[in-house]
Amino acid sequence: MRTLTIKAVSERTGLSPHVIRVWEQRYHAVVPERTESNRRIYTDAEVDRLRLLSRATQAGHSIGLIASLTTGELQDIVSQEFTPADTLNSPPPDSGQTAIDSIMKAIALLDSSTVSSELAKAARILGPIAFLNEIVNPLMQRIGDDWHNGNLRVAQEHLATAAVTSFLNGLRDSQRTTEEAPRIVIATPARQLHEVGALLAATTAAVEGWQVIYLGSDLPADEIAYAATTQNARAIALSIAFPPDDPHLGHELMALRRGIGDHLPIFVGGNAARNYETEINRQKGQIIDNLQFLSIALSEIRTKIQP
Amino acid sequence: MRTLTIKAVSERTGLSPHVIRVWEQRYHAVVPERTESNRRIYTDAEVDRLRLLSRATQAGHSIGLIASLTTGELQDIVSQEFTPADTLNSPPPDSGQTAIDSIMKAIALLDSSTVSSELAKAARILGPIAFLNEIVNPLMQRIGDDWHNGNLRVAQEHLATAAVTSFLNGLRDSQRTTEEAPRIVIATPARQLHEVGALLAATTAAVEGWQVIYLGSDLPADEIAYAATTQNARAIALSIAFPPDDPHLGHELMALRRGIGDHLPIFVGGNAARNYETEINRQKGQIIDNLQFLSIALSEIRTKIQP
DNA sequence: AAATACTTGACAAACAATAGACTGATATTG
DNA sequence: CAATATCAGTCTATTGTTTGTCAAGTATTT
Repeated sequence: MRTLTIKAVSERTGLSPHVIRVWEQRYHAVVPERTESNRRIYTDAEVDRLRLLSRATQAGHSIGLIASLTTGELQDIVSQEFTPADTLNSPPPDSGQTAIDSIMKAIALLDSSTVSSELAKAARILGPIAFLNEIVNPLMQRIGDDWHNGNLRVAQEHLATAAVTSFLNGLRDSQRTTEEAPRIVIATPARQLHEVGALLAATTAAVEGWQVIYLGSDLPADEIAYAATTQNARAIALSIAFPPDDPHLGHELMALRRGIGDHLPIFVGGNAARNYETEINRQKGQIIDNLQFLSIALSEIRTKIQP
Repeated sequence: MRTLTIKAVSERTGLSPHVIRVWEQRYHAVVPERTESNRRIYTDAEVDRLRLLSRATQAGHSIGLIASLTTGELQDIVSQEFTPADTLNSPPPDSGQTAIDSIMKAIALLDSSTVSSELAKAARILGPIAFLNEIVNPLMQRIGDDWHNGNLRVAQEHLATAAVTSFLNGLRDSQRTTEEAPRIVIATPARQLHEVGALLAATTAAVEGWQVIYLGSDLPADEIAYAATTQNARAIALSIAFPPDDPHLGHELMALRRGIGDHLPIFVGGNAARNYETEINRQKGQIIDNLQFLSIALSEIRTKIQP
């Protein structure tokens, strides 16, 4: 992995290519190797260092002073400023075990700090999108299954949910968006209490660069509509997880559609979404079986509107 | 790490750069090092000292008299000023009020990113303990009031709760604890769905250096007991916020006490805690009216056990 | 041909430093 | 009681520094 161009590094660090070059020229912050034709090529370690520098400067440390510090010292600074959850002493890598297995083990032991640090590690390694799809989603599935089978105590399920919720909140908040980014309202309809699905959708949308207006769980349709219209949202996403047969849900969807006009797309995901297929179709909602579909749908809307 | 600029210090302390300089010039309150080009650069310790000075002057101490005190003496002053008795009598000074006002404004606009950034700013200026007492607690109170009065829409209340929840989760996770720190189990009893109180307690405990085993809301007593006993917890904290007359709660408390033995302290806080005073007393629980009382109670346990 | 990169030099905005004056409170004192 | 002194914070003016951005011209990649 020593083939990253400056553009890729820029996208990964949030720094403009300009700034990356100037930091190199003025402070020797990161001095990458060059190709024969003199182009900069970066390693992952260098990207990490730039990310640390970027964060530290955002926290008010001046670049001219910190550029010469070692990467370890930078890590100290950044972990003091930001949530140290992702820089905590990483416990033994558990060779051979998958991330999910070791998370499940930590859940069984009610060891929430290991749960968070394992999540952070996985997120770091996989990047946010793969992390959501390959770790969080299957993990929540497995927790649900184990809970139904009686393999997991309520306390363990609660702790796991709390830890994952907290981590997803942090991940979502750490995504940076611009003022002009399109907005999406995300919630769980009235009587829907399980919010992890909505949180997954919120994080996905944030990763895609949307401004997320996250309203949590159990929200009446007219409130969702109010948020969407006043905020000029370009999309709405709902998560329906648990009761597979709520007779009110059709009415809620209808009220929502009535409140937002004909053209605002409504995405519906969650384990129980397929149970309400007819109601959703009637309101021109779109069922999302998979977070990747949400990503795709969102980026389509974005390119359609901003050509 | 000696790299903070005066602006960053200003943001962290709430003092204007002007004041910081003038305090240095006139009283040598904090004398930072300089760069080669004569710019001030601060350490975290100096920031802490300035924060203490700021709090002490807000409490009415004259800067000219306290500027020469040691940091330890300042700490004594500040912790004396902000004892529970004091904060009960005098509502939060306008330092907190303006922050709360601007947060409420952002909530009205459904602008969650401003809500989070204002929370972050306040937390940096006040430090975690004062932040919880003077911002988060009154803020949630006010949100609750406004919601009851109909001044706040459900969507706004939900968004605010989601933003605060997310922020508290992050704040809690960012507290460092050691492996040997005592553990506390925090949850909301069965049928208690509002978890903000529990989250406040969790954050407070984490700030006090405890290892928090946070189980979220709506947890049966035997599950709480299971977590407490298997994890060797030194305390349990419960939050009871909403139904002021749940007939089951007495049974839950009894089951909890039975499950954990006679000596493990149970703290009960939240808006509705006083409604269950007799049941709580019967199970040798202790009612906590105020986060500061929780801080005090926790540190007493700690010193008792580890002399 | 279009997109991406590289270097150099220049520039402007934001940020800091200093000195000194000003304002509005609170004491102090004749 | 009024005049004065002190204290604490604010403001201005001026100079200097830091930092991100831009432009122009050239080279490389796709």
